[in-house]
Amino acid sequence: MTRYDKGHKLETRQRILDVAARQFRERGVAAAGLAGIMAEAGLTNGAFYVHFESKDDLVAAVLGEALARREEKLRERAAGGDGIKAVVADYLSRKHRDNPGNGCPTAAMVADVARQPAATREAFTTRIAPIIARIAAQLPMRSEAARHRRALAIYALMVGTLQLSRAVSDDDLSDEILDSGVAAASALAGES
Amino acid sequence: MTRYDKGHKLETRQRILDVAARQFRERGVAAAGLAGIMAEAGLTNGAFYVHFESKDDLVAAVLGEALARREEKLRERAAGGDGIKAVVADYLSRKHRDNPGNGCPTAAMVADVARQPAATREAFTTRIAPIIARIAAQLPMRSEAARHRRALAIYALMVGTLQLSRAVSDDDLSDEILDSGVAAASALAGES
DNA sequence: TGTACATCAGTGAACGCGCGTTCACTGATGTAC
DNA sequence: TGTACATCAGTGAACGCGCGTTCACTGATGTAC
Repeated sequence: MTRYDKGHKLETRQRILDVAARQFRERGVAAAGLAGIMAEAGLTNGAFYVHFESKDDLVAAVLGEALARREEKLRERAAGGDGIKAVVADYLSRKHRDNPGNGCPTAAMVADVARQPAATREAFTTRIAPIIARIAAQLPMRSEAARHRRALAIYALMVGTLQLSRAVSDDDLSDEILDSGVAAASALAGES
Repeated sequence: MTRYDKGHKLETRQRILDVAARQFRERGVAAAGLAGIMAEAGLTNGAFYVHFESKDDLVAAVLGEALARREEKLRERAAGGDGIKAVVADYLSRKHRDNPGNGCPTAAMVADVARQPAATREAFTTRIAPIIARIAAQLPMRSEAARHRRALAIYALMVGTLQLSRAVSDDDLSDEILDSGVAAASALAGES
């Protein structure tokens, strides 16, 4: 192993994080095992504890990382001139629905988060705040409090809509759910 | 055992269903084990297969039952004159947030459902249809299609809001999320 | 009314398996002299 | 330049445990004669 390569350990850690982030979102936190994650990262069981203290620690790290990436994406899109409608259209797209593995961690894991230890729930809470703030910044309401409140609801609507569209077995209904979410988000994003 | 008591087997089955429904909602489907469920129902491991074919079968049965009960409740409330606002206020209440074990199965299990076999997802799809229809019936839009579309969005908003409020670690933020959901649902339930 | 047999919900031990975690060890590298 | 030692990311076997599922068996009941 090229141990002293500068950053080698960090790269390995990142590889584990990336694999875990995908498996947690696809299979759920409880159903994704450490042995499977490590194997897919090209490592054996024992190496896990060189990088993380426990599975709970990994879950918290994955949530923090994945949410930070989502927020960064939102920042870039806002800088590029994309408004709330483009963001919603992307979030409630067929592509996002059909690819949970690299999609929104909140939609895939929020119920798991509610059952995690306090540290993980705190990491989640900290990381969604800037995402909510990015949505709020796109809204037309005059008071900041009103924008914040409405942003929370739009985020919850997006998360719930994506999850429902993934759960139903009827393709037409699933599409219909996405469309209804887009229309409702648009209504909520208007002046009120 | 008083075997031939009429309905004894059905009562036992119901007891297993009730325990499983609570554990699945509290711990998640993957984390709730059959041995624990059977023990809490006052039975041993082996008796499980007298009542269900497999854990997947139990999951489908629990979803069907629990959603049917929710729909029945909605029917009773509509008959009693409760409108959409009362239903939303109840759904997005602190009490519901703090008691997932006997709360909405969709909010607790929707991400698990998306990962279940086709039969379970079909059971889910079939059972949420009348719930959506009950919400739609309370809406003021003129066309049935418009009411249906809006009902889907309101349901998704309620589900997403409840989940978010359960996941965050900050009590004030959690309350704020519930309030924002109530306000947004009210906005979506108006004429548009 | 009394005996022999069939039914079947439930028991409880066992199956193979994967889980999260631990730990003695490896071996490539860097540092000291 | 060459040797001795320290470092530490990663190996791979093992730990105890709980998982979903199977199965030979129990024992209270109902039915047949």
